[in-house]
Amino acid sequence: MSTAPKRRNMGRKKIPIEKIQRSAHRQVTFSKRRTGLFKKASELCILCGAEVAIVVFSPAGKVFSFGHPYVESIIDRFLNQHDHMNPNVGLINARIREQQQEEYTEVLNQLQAEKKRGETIEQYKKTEWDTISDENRYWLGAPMDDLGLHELEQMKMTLEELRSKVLDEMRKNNHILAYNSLSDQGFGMVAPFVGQGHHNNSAMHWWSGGSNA
Amino acid sequence: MSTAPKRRNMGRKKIPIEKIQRSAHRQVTFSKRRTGLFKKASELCILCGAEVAIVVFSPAGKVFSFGHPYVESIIDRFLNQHDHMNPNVGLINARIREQQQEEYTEVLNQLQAEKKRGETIEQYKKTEWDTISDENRYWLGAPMDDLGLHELEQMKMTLEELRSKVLDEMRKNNHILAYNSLSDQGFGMVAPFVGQGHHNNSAMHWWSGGSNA
DNA sequence: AACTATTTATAAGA
DNA sequence: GTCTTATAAATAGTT
Repeated sequence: MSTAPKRRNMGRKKIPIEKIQRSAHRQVTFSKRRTGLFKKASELCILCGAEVAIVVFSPAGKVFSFGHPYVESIIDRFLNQHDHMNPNVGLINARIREQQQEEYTEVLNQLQAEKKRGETIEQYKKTEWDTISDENRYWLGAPMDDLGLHELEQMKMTLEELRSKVLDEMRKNNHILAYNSLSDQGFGMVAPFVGQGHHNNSAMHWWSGGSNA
Repeated sequence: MSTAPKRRNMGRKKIPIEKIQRSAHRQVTFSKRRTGLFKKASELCILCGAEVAIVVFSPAGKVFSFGHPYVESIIDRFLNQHDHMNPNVGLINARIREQQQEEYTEVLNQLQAEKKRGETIEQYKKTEWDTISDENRYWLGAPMDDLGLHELEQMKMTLEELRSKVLDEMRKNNHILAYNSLSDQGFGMVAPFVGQGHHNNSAMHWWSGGSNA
């Protein structure tokens, strides 16, 4: 509290926006600026009621994330919107379906080859039903041309729907992520866990992340 | 270029970090700070070689995103890591599988009920095969207990794999997103398209987004 | 969108 | 990682 100002360092200097060469220096800057970025994000959320998700990978592959209210919910929303809006979604889906169809056909063929024992026609339905049911398995038929495609689309939708539902429930029960609150508003900042259980000071919770720093 | 400095306003004032009430004011702040946030992110990428993805939803539901090198690739990586690291992944997957199994069974049952014509046992395979093949459809059999689960897992993996592959190719060909370059390093900033084709000033490209501003 | 007084972030150092 | 300080950069209020 003395009155004498001590000017011990030269303070901040302007730095060019280009890759920092000295590794140690780069590391320090990464930490500082990552913190600053997350702080800015949280302020944006509070001031403007926005929802923000940030995912950062360090050059070494460590993950850091920020999310309000949740990284996952925002990513989910983002991806779904893109699916709807993306003009190439038709092409993409077509290609996915195409390859899924192949996979599906292959599975069916494998089963067919492996088991070599299931064919029928309508006329034998009633005649032989009883003997079949005793085998504890059902034989089903469907037109190959449509079955795979249709079911796979069904499944894709189901997958997406379920993903949302499960995420919702996870959020409710707070089972998945441990969040630290920032300014009483529940922001999630997640940093990677590296190697041994080396917890930081306070407000960070960890996922297992990449290799080294 | 005159030398006279003109002090016309009172400059910046400190504001409390809490929701801005005046809607117009909030809107302006949102724009300014979102820009600032993205700039900080791009600097972090350049200075430290980090990969950063940001997704922002305005209160009205408009999406804005920043990504270096690509939002999608980073999100993909993030989600995959989480799938691997999440201690509850077993539970989640179990629940997904469970419900998928239900769905799958239901589809099969519907098909069975709807068509009512496919049953067989091994003994009829050779006897009746020819008549079947003429119907232009194949009848396949499998143990119900295992089929759905196994195939669905297969399919889930396939879906995820395909998603990666398609994304990779999209990236290569630059087909999906239009990116604006920032500091010659190819950062992607994407902002929503609202209503009519109202392009902003310059470096922004648009997805169709939410409802109003 | 531009301006500028001021606050805030942060580079360098301890 | 924390703290300090001088300074660069972001930005609130205004035009």
